[in-house]
Amino acid sequence: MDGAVRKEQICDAAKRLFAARGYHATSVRDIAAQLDLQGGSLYSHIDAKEDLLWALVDRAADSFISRAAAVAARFPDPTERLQALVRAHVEYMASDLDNAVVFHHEWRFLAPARRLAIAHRRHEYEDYFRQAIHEGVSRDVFLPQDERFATLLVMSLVNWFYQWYRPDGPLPADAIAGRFNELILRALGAPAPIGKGKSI
Amino acid sequence: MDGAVRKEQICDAAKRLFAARGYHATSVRDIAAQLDLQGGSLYSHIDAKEDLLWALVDRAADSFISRAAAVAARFPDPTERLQALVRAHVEYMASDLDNAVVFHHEWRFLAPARRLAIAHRRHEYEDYFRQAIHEGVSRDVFLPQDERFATLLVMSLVNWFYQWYRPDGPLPADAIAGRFNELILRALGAPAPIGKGKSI
DNA sequence: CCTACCGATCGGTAGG
DNA sequence: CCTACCGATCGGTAGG
Repeated sequence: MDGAVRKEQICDAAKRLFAARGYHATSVRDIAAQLDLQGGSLYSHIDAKEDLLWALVDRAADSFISRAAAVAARFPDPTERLQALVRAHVEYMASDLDNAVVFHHEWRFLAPARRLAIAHRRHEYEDYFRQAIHEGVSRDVFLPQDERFATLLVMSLVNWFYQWYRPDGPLPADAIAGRFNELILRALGAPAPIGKGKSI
Repeated sequence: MDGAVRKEQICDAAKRLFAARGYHATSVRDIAAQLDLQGGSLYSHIDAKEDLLWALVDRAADSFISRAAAVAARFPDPTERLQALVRAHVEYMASDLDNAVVFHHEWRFLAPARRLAIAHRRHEYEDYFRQAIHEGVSRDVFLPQDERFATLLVMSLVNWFYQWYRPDGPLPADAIAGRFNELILRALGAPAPIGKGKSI
């Protein structure tokens, strides 16, 4: 079996356990047991337990940012861009909920340098939302009473998603994103996209 | 020194450390050290480390629910009630941010029976918000496209608060609650409370 | 409330 | 990848 494949299996097991129990309540032996290995055997594939957490958090940050960058490049219109950002966020979270949970809950257990790097990436990611909202305000398509709180509303809505979303729930992720966008556009004082046909 | 006082000091130390590092990354010796005690000495005041977590989470749940009950009793009008619920939530979180952080981040490390009890209390608490919104919809003062998502928006906004709020930030908690309420009423399709003077 | 300790488990390593 | 182990630390207890 390929070494890279094995490493991916280890990351997957760590992801499940970190999401379910948290980083500190998961031992390397717990992770190894998921692959029918002894605890020490993991260390032919990894250097430290924290590297597994880093791999997961780093990957989530990459996914969020690269999707946002693609959306920003594709949609010049602020309304369409904001809606697509929300949709991309929700759909990524839904597609890899465990990774999203680890990203939001466990990143603070990274060593300081890595924690700082994630804080910066998180800020960079939020900038895509801030920027879309700011442009909408500049063009008078969004009329929030407070631009900063408008951004906070959007981030609260999409970030809290992982707390209640269940894959076997009644609504698929894209329908949830649609509902989110209706609420967001209303809160922003934008015309609701009723009768516009399928939204982005 | 009174035993109850000492126990409160232990809870306070646990609260700070659980909020900063998380439950599993905090040892009983860490807590004891905050009070210049030896690790074992804590056990003249407590029976188990988990009891400290329970005390904090239980107290937060009580605070949320008792404040919501008082608000519900005081404000029959759904709009006023919803605004007051938001305000009470934000002000409690701001007044004891560490406890709010422990409540949201660490409750899942409780043993199953206690975890279940908290899940029920959480649901009971959200019912105050759901009910206020439902009554507003019944009376046509709220016109959301989806009542369930309207509630989700409110809960997302107020629950995510602890993630970014800093006591030394530019806005006091009651001003933040005011901004939240403006956004919420807009998202609900209610008339914005502009020119109504001080809101609740 | 301290000293001294319990058995269990932790992340990680050596040697094969 | 396993066996066997390292020192450190965990939550908790006994006895004073």
